[in-house]
Amino acid sequence: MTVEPTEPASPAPSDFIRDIVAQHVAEKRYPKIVTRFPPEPNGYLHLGHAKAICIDFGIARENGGHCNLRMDDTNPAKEEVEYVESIIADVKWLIAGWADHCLGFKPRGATPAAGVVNGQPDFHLPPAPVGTPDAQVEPFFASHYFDQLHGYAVRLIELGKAYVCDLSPEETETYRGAPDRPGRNSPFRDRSVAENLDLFARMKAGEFPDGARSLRAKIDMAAPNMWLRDPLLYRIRHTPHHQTGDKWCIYPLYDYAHCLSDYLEGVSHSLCSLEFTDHRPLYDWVLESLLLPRPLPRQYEFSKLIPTYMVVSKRKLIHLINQGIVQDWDDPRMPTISGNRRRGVPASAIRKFAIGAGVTKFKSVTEIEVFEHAIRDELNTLAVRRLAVLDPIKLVLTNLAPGETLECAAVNNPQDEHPTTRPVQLAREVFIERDDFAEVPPPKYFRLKPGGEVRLKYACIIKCDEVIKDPAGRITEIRCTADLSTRAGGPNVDRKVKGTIHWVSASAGIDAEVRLYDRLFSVPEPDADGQFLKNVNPRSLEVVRAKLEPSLATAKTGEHFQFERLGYFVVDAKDSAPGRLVFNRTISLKDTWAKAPGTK
RNA sequence: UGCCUGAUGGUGUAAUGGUAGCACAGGCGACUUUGACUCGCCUAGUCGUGGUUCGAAUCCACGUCGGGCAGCCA
Repeated sequence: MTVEPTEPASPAPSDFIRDIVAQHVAEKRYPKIVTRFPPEPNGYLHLGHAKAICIDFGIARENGGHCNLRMDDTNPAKEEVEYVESIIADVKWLIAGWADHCLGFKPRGATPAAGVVNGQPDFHLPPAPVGTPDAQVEPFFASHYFDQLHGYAVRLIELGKAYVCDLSPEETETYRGAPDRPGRNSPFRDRSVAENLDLFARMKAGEFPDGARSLRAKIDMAAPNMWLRDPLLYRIRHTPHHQTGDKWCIYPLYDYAHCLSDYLEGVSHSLCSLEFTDHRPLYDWVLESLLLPRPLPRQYEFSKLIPTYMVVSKRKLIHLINQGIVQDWDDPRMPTISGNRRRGVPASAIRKFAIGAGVTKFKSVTEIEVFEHAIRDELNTLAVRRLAVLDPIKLVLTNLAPGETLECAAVNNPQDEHPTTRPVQLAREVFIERDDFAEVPPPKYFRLKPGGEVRLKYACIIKCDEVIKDPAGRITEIRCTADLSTRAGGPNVDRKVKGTIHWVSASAGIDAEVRLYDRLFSVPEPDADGQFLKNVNPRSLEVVRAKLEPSLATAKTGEHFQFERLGYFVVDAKDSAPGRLVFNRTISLKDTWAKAPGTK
């Protein structure tokens, strides 16, 4: 087994699919373990896809195989190039440093090559070698196999296993019967091979309008499995395709295209979610009917990842965008990969969450707390600490002279094996968090109160002498005395006080917009009643003007910060600019105080 | 009254005939220049009834309950 050095601690997962793969490896059933991740480019990838990606790529990397990224683009009416591009970017980002060496891309423009295997004609399209320059490769596309797929359809007709049907969509539905009632044979079921060939050629030539005819598999209209009741293989759609342009007006359906795409690419294990279980007999029927010479891929199903407090169906996500509830697919509140990236969630946290959810066939919901824990856990290691005040209130140290500054050493990340420090300047006037002062403190309040003491983090202990208010009674200034003997290196540095609070120099601190994101929905299962829009959290975004320590002026996109005692933050990749900084809160720190009775 | 599929603490998941474990959540405590992190302790589970067996979460039977399937979507 190959273990990626970037994640040495992750134990090798074990589950029913990996057990099957291990057995196939042991019996050398396939020349190589090949999986595939086959999204339809009709929306952005989300956390549900992340689980599939982790399984598909995970199993490939554990077995020295690869995983093909394939666009399942057989329905031109719903698909767009924008989605193709976002999918590529999101997959690359999610697997970077973990399984990028297993990412299967094909040579740009390549289509399955004809060959002969075991004396039989065959087509095969392996991936380009790892490390081929980006400009020379591209994902796999089902649409790049349309010629081969068409050829296989002709063969099916010749074998008497497919026929052209003239029934309308409505009639087809009626003829299909119901789950507990057998269907009826189409009156066109027994056409001759010659007539089917002719009609199929004319379908391809564009002689018939959309829906006028279809190509159907000849299986069994009385099958208890609905998907075996002569399912459609091809439908007529006079619609241009984002990859093939105007070349085709007949397009294959998923059940026909998917299994053959797997075969053409040499996929060994085709892993998908539970709703395709009923389709598996059809997947096998198509491949077995064609008498193909190479080992056939097999499909295995697992349950989807459904986190609480989210909706993940593309339809619902599009609705959130169209209703203006979120800005776009990459809004930091979206469960999309790109939304999570923009929010500051590291790819490693998404992987940890997705892998930790496990692989079973039990339909489950995973509590969002598991995801949040994974995010905090990763960020605790990755993020450098900085001081920032989100809701500033002025605090004056009356025993410091105006203009006087005292340099303090602030730790960058206490989790590092050898933590480094940076200087921060304590001044007579600083900002502290409004929450960190209480004129009438609740029980067990450790922070600043009249006559009380706290430590200013990395600086010294201060004592509150006076509270200044405006005529309306609102606190405008807190006046304190600093005990300089408690600074680092001072004689009383070890003096303990219960509370430590963060601060930013009033004169040196910089301004920034900070976007405080929270869960998009306020209930665990937003769409339980089909009314997810009603369950949107009205406070999923709060924008504040914050004061930051000066070193943050050069913060770069992609850097993770912990604003001490507050949470984890990143520079917003879209709206931030030098001098006009915008930070996104990825997630708050755990706050056991907030849960204490009598607070907030 | 069809077919497929499943059921282990609140949630997710392990144990593949031999001590029901782990994680998250929750509770209590320790530590703390982050009420964070970390550490310790605690709460809490095999859907039911039979059967096989020295021994069953695991194998068998019958139930119960849940999820999926009738797109020319994927």
